[in-house]
Amino acid sequence: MDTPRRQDGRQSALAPEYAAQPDHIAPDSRRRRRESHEAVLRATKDLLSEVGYQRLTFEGIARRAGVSKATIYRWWPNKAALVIEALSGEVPLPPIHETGDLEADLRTAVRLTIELVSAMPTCLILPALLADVIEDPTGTGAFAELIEPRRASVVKLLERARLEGRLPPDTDTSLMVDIYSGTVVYLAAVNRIPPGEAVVGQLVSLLLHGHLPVSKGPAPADREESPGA
Amino acid sequence: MDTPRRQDGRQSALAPEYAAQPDHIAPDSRRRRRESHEAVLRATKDLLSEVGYQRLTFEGIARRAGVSKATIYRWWPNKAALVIEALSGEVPLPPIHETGDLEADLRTAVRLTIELVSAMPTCLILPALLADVIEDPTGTGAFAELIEPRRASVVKLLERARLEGRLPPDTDTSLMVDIYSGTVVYLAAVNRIPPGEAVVGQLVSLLLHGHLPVSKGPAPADREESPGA
DNA sequence: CATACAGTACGAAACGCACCGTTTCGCCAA
DNA sequence: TTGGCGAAACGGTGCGTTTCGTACTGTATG
Repeated sequence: MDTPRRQDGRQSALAPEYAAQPDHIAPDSRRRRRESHEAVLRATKDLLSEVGYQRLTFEGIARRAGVSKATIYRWWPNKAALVIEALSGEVPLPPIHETGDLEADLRTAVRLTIELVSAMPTCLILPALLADVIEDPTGTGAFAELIEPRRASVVKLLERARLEGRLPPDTDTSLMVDIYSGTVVYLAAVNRIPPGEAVVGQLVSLLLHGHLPVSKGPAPADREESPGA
Repeated sequence: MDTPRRQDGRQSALAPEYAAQPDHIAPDSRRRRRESHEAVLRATKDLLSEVGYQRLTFEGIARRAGVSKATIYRWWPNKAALVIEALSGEVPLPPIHETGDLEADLRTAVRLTIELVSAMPTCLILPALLADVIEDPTGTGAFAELIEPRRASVVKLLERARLEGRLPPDTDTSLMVDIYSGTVVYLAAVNRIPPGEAVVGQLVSLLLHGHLPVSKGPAPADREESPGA
């Protein structure tokens, strides 16, 4: 507009970032896409925490980012894909570095899931996002790209434990992950607040020891009431 | 329209139905609401299975039901409330009649949850519905009315078992319900198909015996692949 | 080395369409 | 008389697409 952006050295500064993106159409298709790309992701993240997923709008993002609506449509097929890209940049989540202590590692995994679920505004975005992805399978791949790495790393961890005899040999490690993931997502959605440390302990206890005691200790404000209430 | 419904005896026939509804404005407020009410619920259910929750629209329902849009807005505050009412009529679900066999009863409970989840078209409606309810707490009450009775009856069942020593005395029975509910909802959403009998067995096995074996037997086409895939 | 020429992403703006949620207006039955 | 009803229209918002002129790019050319 009034402050025309400089154009020297842009190319080299942005190149690596483009390479890290889940190419929607092409890695850095043809030419540059300059800072519009960042502005869109930035606006998406901001608006996501301001108005939530449902009220998030391409038009709103375009306005906020100071970008043409057409530009957004050019690079992202739909809202879900855009949000997933924004989210995956937001939650760095290195692969779990195992301590060898199965219980501690699993606890970490559960915490990471909780962190992912609560990464954004209220924890309500995941059901909405999930619903969108389900409806339009176009985004399924991107969604998988977001959760699958985490999933896989935990399954690997559990599989190793199983093969080493630290878990019963016939354990369904894959379902283990689904159980704590599903529970975490469900509790977060229904209680409108992600589960706390107590639930982490309870889930791990159930999965590893088959024991599901009520949360002992000071009860950190989670699970006071059940979903329906 | 061309086949005007009879109206004799309607009042008495419908009265109990109204009483069972989560009065949005009033049970059978002031005057009658006649068959428009049924037509709307009918159209809602039909369209729900045809186009799913997201593409379900007040205008579409009005068209299909041969009813004025204003009439729908008069009686239901939003889409979620309407869908919840339509759903709760659809899944009769008597309270579980206990057999005394805890394992069998819990198995039944899990199956009922699966049935609820798959009651409608593809199993995708629950995340979308959940997201809507979360966003607009207006419908929270109605939603609770849909799931809470089931939840409560299972908790009661589990509590009885716990007090009778058939479960460890410190068991968190409430979380037990959340765990299988969450897992079922999550698997259904992510796999795009409700879990099958194998998962029922696995969940019950985990919750009651602390044992989570891979599904034995012919493996009825569920859980072949994991969510992310 | 400088200049001209595609090629193409970009912003702005507008398009028709669908649905939103509300309001107005007769009509008709209680 | 009252009030729910269907029909129809309201302004508003977002969709997804298209058109346009501009700005910048990499490459070809003098």
